[in-house]
Amino acid sequence: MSNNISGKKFFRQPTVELAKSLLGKYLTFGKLKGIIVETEAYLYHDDPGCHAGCGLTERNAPMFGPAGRTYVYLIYGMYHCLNIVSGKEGEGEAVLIRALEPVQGIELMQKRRKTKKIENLCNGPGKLTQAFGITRRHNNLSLIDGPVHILNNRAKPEIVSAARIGLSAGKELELRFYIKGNKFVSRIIASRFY
DNA sequence: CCAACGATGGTCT
DNA sequence: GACCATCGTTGGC
Repeated sequence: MSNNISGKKFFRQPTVELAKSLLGKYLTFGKLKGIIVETEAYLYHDDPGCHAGCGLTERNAPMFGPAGRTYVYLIYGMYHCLNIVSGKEGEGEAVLIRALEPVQGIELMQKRRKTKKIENLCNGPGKLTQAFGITRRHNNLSLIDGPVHILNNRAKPEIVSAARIGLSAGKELELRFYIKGNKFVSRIIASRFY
């Protein structure tokens, strides 16, 4: 028996729904495991912040493929970002995994991240790929058949939405989602909306 | 606590 | 040649 999310139906939810549904779920890679606590949605239509917005390129090609695969890219020449491809095939959409709460394999994460502090292991998109050892070699792999898995969890977290982080375009859209009060979220920015 | 800044290399124009 | 879906360090409070 496994609580691996089986079938592609889960990943075929609309991207924003998937971004929220992923919160509270487990992400595993080998013996490493964490709870997804922060995500961002990137949409094909009316989203200037999306990599796929300018059409198909060599880099963003996985985003245009079927939902339920990985899209890993290098950012700032040093860090990797892990996304889960979503949306319809032919329309480039994805969910960026921004932060995890470490659950298993913490010693290895500490070694790779060169810190003992649990809150600093996976509280950012570049940090969690470093802690997990995820690189572009893990780009465009199936989340059902491949090494990276999403596991079910009973938790029903309370979700906060906010503006996405680090963008020059599309930062006005509230497409960032995280678990309210969770201390492993990358950072908290006061909403512009009171 | 917080803001500023540099590292660093792939991707795209 | 410009632009990054980032992070760690530094230096100020």
